[in-house]
Amino acid sequence: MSATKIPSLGYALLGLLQKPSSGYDLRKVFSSTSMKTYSDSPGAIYPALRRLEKAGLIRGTIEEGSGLRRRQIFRLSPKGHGELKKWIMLPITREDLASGLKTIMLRFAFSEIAIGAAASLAILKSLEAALQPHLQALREQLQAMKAVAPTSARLALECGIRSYESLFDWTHYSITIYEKQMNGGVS
Amino acid sequence: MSATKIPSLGYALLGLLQKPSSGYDLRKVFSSTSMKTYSDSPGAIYPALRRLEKAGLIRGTIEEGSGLRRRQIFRLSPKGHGELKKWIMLPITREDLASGLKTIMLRFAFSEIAIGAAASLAILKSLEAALQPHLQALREQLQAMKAVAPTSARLALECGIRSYESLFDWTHYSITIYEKQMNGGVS
DNA sequence: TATGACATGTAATCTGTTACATGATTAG
DNA sequence: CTAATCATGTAACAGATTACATGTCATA
Repeated sequence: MSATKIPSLGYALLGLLQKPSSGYDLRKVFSSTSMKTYSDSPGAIYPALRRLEKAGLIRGTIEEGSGLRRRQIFRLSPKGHGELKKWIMLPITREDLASGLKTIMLRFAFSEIAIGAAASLAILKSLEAALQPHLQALREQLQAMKAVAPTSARLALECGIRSYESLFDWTHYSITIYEKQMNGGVS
Repeated sequence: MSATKIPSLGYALLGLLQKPSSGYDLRKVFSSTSMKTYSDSPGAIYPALRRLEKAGLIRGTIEEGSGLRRRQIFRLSPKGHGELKKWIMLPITREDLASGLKTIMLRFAFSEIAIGAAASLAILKSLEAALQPHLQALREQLQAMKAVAPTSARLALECGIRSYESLFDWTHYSITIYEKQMNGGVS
């Protein structure tokens, strides 16, 4: 019954909790990086942490350090670590692509620490495979639109296409880096 | 008191309703294009339409065409058109950028029909201005991260940077197109 | 006349946003 | 001692997802 669906904020928290942190620490990470998109408001984070704890994915322990303020440090449980790994290793589908890169990039960013470089490489290859038909479809949409739509709508679509093309390039660049690193036999 | 906040799905609907449509038509547009991200589920769209109607931004009229099925066609009211224009012309801030390009691109895509080519050009220039400090900040984040973070996290950030760079290029490309078009004096 | 696509909706549930509340600790 | 910051929360509300419900029309 690990089938309790976890929203993306939950996974973001699980990923960050690979390094034990308090709710406050997590909020700071969110608000100081480009992870702001996952909400840095206490009204989202604290309830989410409690849900994860109830689901047995994390454990919170109150820090007893002498003169410190009350601070609850959360850690991943083995189950939580398993859930995180499962999520990271999901194959990348075209729906994933259509609903934005945020989630994909989050999974990739966490992959190396959570599992290892081989998993990161696998994500890149899965992404590369999903990208080709997606780009194809977008280009066809552009052709179909060309006669009908106003310039701005057409350009907006072109922007999307360019951004996926740049993603495609990045994928190759990153694959190269990982393959070098692994042939070099580092770690 | 037009201060009722409208969620992005609401604006997407307003923009599409520049061409009168039924709820079902709108759903089809959502599910057949890259606008899926704004939810194509009836449980989101129909309540949203009712909210917009209650706010006086759209008007629904039941189509009386002879043998047709019941179909309610929605149209923008003058107030709705004004609200749409106001939203499109908002200056683009760095927060807009940080929370994703979806909204920005939606505004741009609608701009030409809702207001005109001059408005589209204005958005592009506003976007260009917002992009430069944003890119700067991301590059600094990358430098700061270089020593500390694992390869995958660093590459994920690089991916973001590349995508904003490609957006920057697209901005120039699009500005050129609009300037040519307007000098050429095409309506 | 039964099936499937058209067209519209509702109800339960979950999550996030907003705004406020609480108390402990440190700096001036 | 007072203000600011640290650290954690709560309550009210809006909105989305999911899954189901309803009825119409065309076609086989």
